[in-house]
Amino acid sequence: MARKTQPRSEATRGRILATARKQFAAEGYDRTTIRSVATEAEIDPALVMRYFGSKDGLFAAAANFDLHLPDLGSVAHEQRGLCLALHFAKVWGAAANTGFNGMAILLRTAATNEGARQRVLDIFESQVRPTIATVAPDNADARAALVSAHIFGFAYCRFVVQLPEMISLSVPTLVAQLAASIQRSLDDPI
Amino acid sequence: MARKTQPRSEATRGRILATARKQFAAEGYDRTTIRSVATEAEIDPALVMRYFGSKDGLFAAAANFDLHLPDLGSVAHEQRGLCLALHFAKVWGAAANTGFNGMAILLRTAATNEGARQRVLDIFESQVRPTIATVAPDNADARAALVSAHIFGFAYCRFVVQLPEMISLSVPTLVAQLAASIQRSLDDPI
DNA sequence: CATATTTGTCAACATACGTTGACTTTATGT
DNA sequence: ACATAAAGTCAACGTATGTTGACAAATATG
Repeated sequence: MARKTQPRSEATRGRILATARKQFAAEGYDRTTIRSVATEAEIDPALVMRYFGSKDGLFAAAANFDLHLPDLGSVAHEQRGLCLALHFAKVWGAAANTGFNGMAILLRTAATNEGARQRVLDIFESQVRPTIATVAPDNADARAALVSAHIFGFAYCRFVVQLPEMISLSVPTLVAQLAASIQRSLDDPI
Repeated sequence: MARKTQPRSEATRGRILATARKQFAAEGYDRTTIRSVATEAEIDPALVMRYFGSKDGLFAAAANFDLHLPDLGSVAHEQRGLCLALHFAKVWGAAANTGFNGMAILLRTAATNEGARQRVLDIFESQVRPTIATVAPDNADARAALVSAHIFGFAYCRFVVQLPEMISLSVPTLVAQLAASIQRSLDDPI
């Protein structure tokens, strides 16, 4: 028979995962420790091991999410850059409220952890490249890489370096600039 | 009286510094250890302390370099994006030979180390912003941040993620794409 | 109520790190 | 050749980390 409510452990597991995501995004892989997560989640370090097996297991769970990229096939050619820019602006805005910033997790951890880097490569192959391929006139692989570079560059300056000049850009300005860069990478001859 | 040759210590110090730069660029701050640098440089860990005081001192020396940005004032308006793109393509190409990739050091260490992040902010303020300010029609600060985002984005995909689709771009293609992105950020209304 | 399962805690392990101070070797100056 | 300073080595410290296994508390089940 099915359970009426989730087992108590699910709440704890969720709290550990949320704390881990917060710390991975803010501190990267090495400086996020099983102990620091356990302390902030107010449980014992051994519990983290029980729920996620190892630190790598915890990271795998923390980095397992979807970009939810929009379907560009149903968007007018000249609006696709804007569509992608709006999408990321929305996600990044939500991150400020929910405390879950997947992009920051990837940027920070991929810089020093091989598994995290592979995760980024995997996300590119399985999510970014197919999305761009459906609408790229040619050189789909190269265009997907160029679009990724734009998104990573903006995110790196905002979330990692926290460049004041980038953070203080208004959302419409950021969207317009990112959209124009992406659109050019989709349209221009290569 | 002046020395005829450098003291022996300068050779050792240089070898330590070169090894540290290589490891900081490849592994980031935390995974580059005094011991790993000492092992690769074939000396004792205590010597690193003697020459650089601490790990932070070693990093400060490793991250102390100049971008050697070109003077954009003497470049035609519509060639400035290309000029910057060519400059970074040259530097990055040289990095493959000399083993010193300052951009990779900054990208990897700033992701997890506060001192490194401050170093990036400092380089932006003292080198990037003034260079852009001399030629930006308006919104110089914002344009400098946008140009930085382009450069960081390309570099992050190439050196950190090592995205095959980005690495396999021909140098002329990479230059053309980076140049177009930068030029647009310099010219377009904000 | 008694028992079994789930959930959580505690103490310890092996290992790796930055750093230190005493020591030894090598080169220099007279 | 001998004293002195520079260059390099060695062993140890305190601390932090991932991980483990034994144990205690809480909850569900008969």
